[in-house]
Amino acid sequence: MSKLKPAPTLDDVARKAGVSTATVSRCLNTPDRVVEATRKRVQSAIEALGYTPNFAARVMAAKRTFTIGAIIPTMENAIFARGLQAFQEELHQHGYTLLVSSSAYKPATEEEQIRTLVARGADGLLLIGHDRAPHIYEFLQRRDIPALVAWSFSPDGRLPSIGFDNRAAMYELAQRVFDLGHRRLAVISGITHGNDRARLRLDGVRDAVRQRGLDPQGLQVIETPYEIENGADAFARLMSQDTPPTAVMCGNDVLAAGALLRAQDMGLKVPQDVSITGFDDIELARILRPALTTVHVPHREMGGKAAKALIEMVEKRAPAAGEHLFTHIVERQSLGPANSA
Amino acid sequence: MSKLKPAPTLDDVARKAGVSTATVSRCLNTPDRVVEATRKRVQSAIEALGYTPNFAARVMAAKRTFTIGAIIPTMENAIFARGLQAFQEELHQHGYTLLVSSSAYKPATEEEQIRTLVARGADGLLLIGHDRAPHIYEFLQRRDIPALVAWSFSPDGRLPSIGFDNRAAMYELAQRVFDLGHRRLAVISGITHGNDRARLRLDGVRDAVRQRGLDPQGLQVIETPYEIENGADAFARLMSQDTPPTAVMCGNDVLAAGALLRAQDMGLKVPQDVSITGFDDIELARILRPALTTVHVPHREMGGKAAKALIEMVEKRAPAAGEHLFTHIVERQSLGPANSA
DNA sequence: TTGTAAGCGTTATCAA
DNA sequence: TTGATAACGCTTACAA
Repeated sequence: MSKLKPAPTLDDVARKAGVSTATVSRCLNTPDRVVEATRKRVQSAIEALGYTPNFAARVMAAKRTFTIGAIIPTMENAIFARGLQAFQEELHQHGYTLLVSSSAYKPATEEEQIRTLVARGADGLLLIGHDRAPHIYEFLQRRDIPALVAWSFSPDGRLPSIGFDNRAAMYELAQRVFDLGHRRLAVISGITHGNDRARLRLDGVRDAVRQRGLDPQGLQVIETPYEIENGADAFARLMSQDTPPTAVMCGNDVLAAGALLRAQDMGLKVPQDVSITGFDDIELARILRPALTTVHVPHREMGGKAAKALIEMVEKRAPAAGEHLFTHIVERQSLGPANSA
Repeated sequence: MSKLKPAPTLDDVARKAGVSTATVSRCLNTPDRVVEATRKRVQSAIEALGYTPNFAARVMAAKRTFTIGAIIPTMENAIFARGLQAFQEELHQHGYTLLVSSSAYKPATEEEQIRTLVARGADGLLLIGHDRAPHIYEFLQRRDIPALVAWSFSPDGRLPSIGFDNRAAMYELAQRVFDLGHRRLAVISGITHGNDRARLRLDGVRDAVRQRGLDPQGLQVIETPYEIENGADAFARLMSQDTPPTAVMCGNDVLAAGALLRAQDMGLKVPQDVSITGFDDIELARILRPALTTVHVPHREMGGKAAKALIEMVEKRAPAAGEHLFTHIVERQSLGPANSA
């Protein structure tokens, strides 16, 4: 049996430096309340012992963790990674640590993760989108945990949000599609259940359809999880009909990439034979040929601002004002005029 | 001012159920040591109060966090996401929680993350690759923190590892390239500094070059961070020379995707004009046209086994035996015979 | 099967 | 400026 090597404690440091534990604690947390000489002595004791504060003990005593939790739908899609990166950088600047977990787009999993993070003492929570069971909001409220929603702005959500208007963004893109003469549109959407971003994007298309005096019932929609292959398969299904659409609007760039690549396989020229649009403007959108016409989302800006707002909520214990960020259409080559045939 | 609502404690539950705190604790941790009737009473008290155990307090008392930390190079690349998903699922099954952070491929950041995770009481650590400063290994050893390396198997690393032989895998693929008649190879590699996976893959190609009696000095290599666009740019540089390579081997699929897409832009037919290979076999590899010939890595198997091994290390306090996983070449269309021209 | 009570390593209040 | 000391909420011998 190897001997156990318990980590050195505040007490060890205090003894070695010939001071009380309170003084050591002060050296760590409010160094300006300790005289130079003492501080130095403590400092070297800390280094000699290789002391690191025990996180759990600190949390218990201070009732603060300096930890922010974030629950994202998936780690497998770069969309969230980028925004979260900015989020975490900003947190780090303010001395906070980020705890991430992913819900795999499952509401039940998300709820479990929320409880876990709260039990672990997260000082605040970042959530994606507004769609979740009311009792979760009540739980958060009862526990008095500051929480903020990102990726979807809504002035009247239960929680303040920093994000963009998914519906308006997609509406604008659909208008552009109509302007180019398209009339037979189809949508490859993400799963809308429990996902307001997906639902609102779809609603945006429907708004435009109605606005043009067309029948929203006539709009073909395939819902499928956000994976390249699913986009490809949905596209194939759409295009193998008697009167295929002239434009396929996709719920995000991943789905659109699948559609685009499958179009190649099917010998369809984009945008001559069919137009394809995406959403998010990830790296892939720029590199595909034809490059993807899509909606640019300010992921990094969103992450950074979300961090600032959440820290504000945590430290001031005040509800944050939400913030409406703007998206814009990036016109590239995958969207063209409708084939007049 | 709103009234503070402190979270209910074990004590609250005990009082409400008319038992001692010890009994409530047992209901939570060793339910079989409590009689049915009592357990039920406690259970409903817990529900009525909406009690959740305080993590920090539990950690302090039990000296276990049931938390495993993992530090990966990046969240922005799906390669790690998939393996980590399996890792986390397996951990979850055993009641452990995963704490992930990313180092952005920076050794200094990785070290900081390791210290943070240890301070937070991680029961064990998953690290990617073997390349790191010796004092980090010493720190881990002093603190007696079980740690395991994944994504790179090496029988004589400082830490046990579960992964594959990056060098042998790439060697095998290079041999296949040579078998197809290629003689002018080039490599688009990831940055090798501090990244043994990247370095070993490159070494694998060099081994094959030497084995064929060719001069390894003659092998053209571009090192660049793993991003689609970097792959594209490196490819363009490679192909705009007087005597361009007939085959470009890429350090991973992301780089290869960039190369492939740029080839299209340049009007080069793959594999007729130039062959391209990848590494990892991510989703994108299958969907690209031509589909990518690459090395399949058992990410999910690796994640699952790493979790099992690490839990074993944590619970038995015994060093785990590493495990050598196997990769295999997936032949698709991006690699063809050398153009005899 | 259940209860009592002693820690666990900090922070923070109050005195000195 | 520093030192005692009481929390913090839980687990776990040990006792009953």
